[in-house]
Amino acid sequence: MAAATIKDVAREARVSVASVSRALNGGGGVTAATSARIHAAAERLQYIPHAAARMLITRRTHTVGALLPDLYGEFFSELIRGIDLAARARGLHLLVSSSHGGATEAAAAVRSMQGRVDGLLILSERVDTAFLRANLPKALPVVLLNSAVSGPAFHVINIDNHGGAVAMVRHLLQAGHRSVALIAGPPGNFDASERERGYREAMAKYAPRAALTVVAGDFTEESGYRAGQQLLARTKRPAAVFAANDMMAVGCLAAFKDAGVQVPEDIALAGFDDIPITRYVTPALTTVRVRIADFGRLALERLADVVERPGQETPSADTLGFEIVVRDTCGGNKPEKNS
Amino acid sequence: MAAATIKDVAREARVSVASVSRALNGGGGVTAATSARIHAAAERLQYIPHAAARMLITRRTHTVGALLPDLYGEFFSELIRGIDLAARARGLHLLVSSSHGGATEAAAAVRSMQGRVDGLLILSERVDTAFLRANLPKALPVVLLNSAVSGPAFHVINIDNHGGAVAMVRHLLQAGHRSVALIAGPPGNFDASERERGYREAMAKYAPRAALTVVAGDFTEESGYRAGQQLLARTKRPAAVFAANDMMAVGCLAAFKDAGVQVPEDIALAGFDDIPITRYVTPALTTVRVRIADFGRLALERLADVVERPGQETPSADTLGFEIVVRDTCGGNKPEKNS
DNA sequence: AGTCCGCATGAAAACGTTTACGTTGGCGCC
DNA sequence: GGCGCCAACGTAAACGTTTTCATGCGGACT
Repeated sequence: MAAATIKDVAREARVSVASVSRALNGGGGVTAATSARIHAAAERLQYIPHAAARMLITRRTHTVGALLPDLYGEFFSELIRGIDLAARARGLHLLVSSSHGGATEAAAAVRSMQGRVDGLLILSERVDTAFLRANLPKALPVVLLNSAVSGPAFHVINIDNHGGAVAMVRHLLQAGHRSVALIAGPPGNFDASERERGYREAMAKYAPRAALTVVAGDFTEESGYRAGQQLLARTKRPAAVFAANDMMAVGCLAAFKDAGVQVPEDIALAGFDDIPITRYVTPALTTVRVRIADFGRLALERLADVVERPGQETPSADTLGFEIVVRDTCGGNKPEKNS
Repeated sequence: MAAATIKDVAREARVSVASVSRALNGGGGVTAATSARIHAAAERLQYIPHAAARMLITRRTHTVGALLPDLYGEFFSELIRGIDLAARARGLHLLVSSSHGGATEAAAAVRSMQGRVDGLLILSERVDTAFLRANLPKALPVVLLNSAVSGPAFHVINIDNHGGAVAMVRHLLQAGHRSVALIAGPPGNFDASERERGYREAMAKYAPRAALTVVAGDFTEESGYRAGQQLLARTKRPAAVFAANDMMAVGCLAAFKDAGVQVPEDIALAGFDDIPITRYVTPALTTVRVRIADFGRLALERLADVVERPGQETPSADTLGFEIVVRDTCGGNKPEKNS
């Protein structure tokens, strides 16, 4: 037996399909008696409305899509967790789609989500204003995460990369470290460049005569390890190292350990993100905490708002707060807050 | 302007909608010339077929759903990553739904996925045969992950909990440790009980006179920490500890460290799962590796197979292989393999 | 040269809903 | 007691596809 349709319920309850729809969807216009009869019939037949049919006529899918670059690593798993939590709280389904290498692939992903979602959460480096205009039906609500796109055209939610970097560098300097080196993120990456900007700004402000040291990295643990080796090879070792993300800091820590360099006695170290791993390495890593799950939750809630009253509100750009969490890889002890 | 429909394309190309459908879906029966004209028109109008309409008539959604208990922790993030990878490779969309506390909630989740998915991946303790029969339209393909449900009614893919536990306990014993204690998982949990069964069996076989020591845990880090304390408080400390999962092993390690007990010199330790964190704790954790991402990939591929030819194949029960990965928390050095 | 066949194309039904609109009936009011 | 009104309910259109079936046409075969 195929799944029961609304017609079956109507026949069973001896009413028309319209009444069934009304009774089940709550909008009045049905006697309590008939409504009860209809509900009973629906129950008996195990009736479940066909989602596709409803989408077609309603133009609402009750689903949001999330376009992510990759699902690897704790950052994204936390992010998606936050999104999922908020989505369920709102009664929305979540369609995920990850790993969009090139722009072509991303475009295909966007297109294939067409009509399956009420809105889109996008976190991707490849995506700029031009891309969005070209591939998005402009009616589709979108919220951009951590995106360089700033114009008033789209909703954007960013991590406070700049502020976090400034605060961390300042913290390291105030803890007594003379010089701070940066392990940078991948060139072209928005978060990476913002963090580097923060580093440079903080150095200029709080340690104007100290030398700037920047070694390359790409957010991976391996690149952090290599960067650590490079830093040790220098004639003048920095007193402290600020890695643009935690994974690189972890790699760097391993390089120091392998070289017999003590952290934090010989050299201080700090990261960015506060992924769970930071608590488990020894010594535990000082880092900039961004509440990743909250980040996802916030993004979804903004998107849901936009979906509910379309086009009303003017695009907003929010920035998420951060916290400096002091653990064991740096000298100081002074926790600092900012939101 | 609303999104272009197939009718718009038909008008633009001066053909009927039927021809447009044929040309775009490849089914043949269209002249090369008209097909080109249609494609050109579609391109010009930025035509994207409406997913819901297509689902309605086709009864295929090209989407699979994943029901997970929670998205927290590295196990699930790896799992979902594997699923997503395989789904994209197959051209399928992925609808995730997590955290189904009670059976009622799980039932609601299943029902709400009705008609939005072609098949379901389910990983949940609450779900047993009766539940499935009651809430699933029996036409819907399902693959159960790590489920106690064994009957020939459903497809099941399991981690080799039992085999992994046996191998690890054997390894610890053969490395020279006289006694092995177990930190158990939550009562009622399938994985936990299978691992415990493996522990008991291996102890009976390879160390028949050694005492069995089992302390309670619930798979969380905190419970591992408490279990570690309990073990140290005993008059007879075990020579080695086998935690039923990695997070508890990590917690236990912290308890030992806080008590000044050296690992592995004073006591050996091993976990289960091989989540990424195990590599970063010091000393690095010996554990049973299950390739979680592969687990997800495998599950999705089996589901996709079932979806493609419905009802044909008889339900299968697969078991995923494992590896003992020897790191620094146990004495021995002998890597061991099994698949 | 007439018939038939195959192929490109079009018309229309179907999928399962929601919803605008029309119809019925009962009831109050004058 | 007739008139109109409102609430309850039914009818049918619409959403955008795919697919079956009918139609026409040209060419090959007899």
